[in-house]
Amino acid sequence: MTRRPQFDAASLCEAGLAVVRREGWPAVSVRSVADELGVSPMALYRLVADAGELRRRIADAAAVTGPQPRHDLPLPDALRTWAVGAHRHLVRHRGLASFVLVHWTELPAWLDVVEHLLSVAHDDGLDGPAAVASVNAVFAYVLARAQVHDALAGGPRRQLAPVRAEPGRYPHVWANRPEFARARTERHFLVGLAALVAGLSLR
Amino acid sequence: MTRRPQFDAASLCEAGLAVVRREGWPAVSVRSVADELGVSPMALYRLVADAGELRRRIADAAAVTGPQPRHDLPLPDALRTWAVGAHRHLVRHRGLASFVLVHWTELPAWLDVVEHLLSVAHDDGLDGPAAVASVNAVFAYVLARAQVHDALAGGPRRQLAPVRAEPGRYPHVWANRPEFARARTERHFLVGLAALVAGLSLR
DNA sequence: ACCTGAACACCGTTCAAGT
DNA sequence: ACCTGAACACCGTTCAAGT
Repeated sequence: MTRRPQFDAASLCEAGLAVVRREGWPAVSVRSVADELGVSPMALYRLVADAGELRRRIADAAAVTGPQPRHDLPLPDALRTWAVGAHRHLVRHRGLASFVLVHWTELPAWLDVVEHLLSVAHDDGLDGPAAVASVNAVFAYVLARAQVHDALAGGPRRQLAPVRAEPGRYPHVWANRPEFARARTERHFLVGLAALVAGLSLR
Repeated sequence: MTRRPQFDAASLCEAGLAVVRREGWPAVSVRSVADELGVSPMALYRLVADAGELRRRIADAAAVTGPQPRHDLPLPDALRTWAVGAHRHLVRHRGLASFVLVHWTELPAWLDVVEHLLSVAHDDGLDGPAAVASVNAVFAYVLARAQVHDALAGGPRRQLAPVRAEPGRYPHVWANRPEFARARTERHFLVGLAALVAGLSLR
């Protein structure tokens, strides 16, 4: 009497990503994903060794549904285009960027992204340490800005609370406080991205 | 019979930072900090409302012991010098960067750092959106690279495990694998930092 | 005023049992 | 082969009690 499994690796990741989109990355746990699948927590251990592997599988699945670097553009454009798309994709999965930046060296699909970025650099005549330095800088920058965006997700209620409580201590932040609103982070992301890519002096 | 407290806010933060340096940021909990102080977990609730506030207080204390932006340098040099010092300080507190990048808008001492960076920009003739964009970009970049450094702390054992398991899937990463070693991250951090600051075209 | 200890709702995980 | 349920060691937190 061998029943077929109620769920496979793909539905496990789907369930996990559903939890992320609805409640954010910190809500991902063995129990919450099991609930999403409608099984008991222990059933997940058929496919993963522990909670860490569960999280890695879900974070990796997010890379598969995200944008891949394009090979039909010159390196600076390929970097910028991927960066904008990846940023958009990451902020749809609140809190994910924080996990990915710490664990990308263990995540196959995120390593695919790095591989493709290096490949574009290679096709463009850039190689070795310079290529790795450039790709790593853009990769880290994108993940970092997604985290900042996540940080501003709490709404203006408790945002910059210390500054609103004590404006005199932070005169420049206070004077520029509209610039720290969440709506401006996309623009600042693009300004910094343009600066970074330009500064890398590719071609 | 009013005893004086066994510990104050300063010793609470000291104990917390001791835990971070010894075991890393994820080890910080109400119970681990209470153990470090030699009191029961509930004793901490005299000074903090909950575990979130405890973590914010400890993360904030780390900014106080770290470098402050210098006002005696031109803006590009001030940014670079602060970035290098902050990066060094962050990697001594494994895992801290990840928390700070998500919570800096609620951390008074980290907001002081942003305030000082904006102040240097102002003294240098840069102001408004351009100043905020530049400061935020450098801030996010430094925190991101510290996280990457933290990510490589596990030793080469499980580093890039998917690449070592399947080299043919990642030809460019494989060919450049020495560049992904932890020892190279400091150099790549500096390359990206120089590019970012140069690209911001300050002055 | 300050601290402790028991208790409860979570979490990850082991293990024995069920089909 | 696949899944469940009880149980245990954690964590944050409430509450009543102790000095």
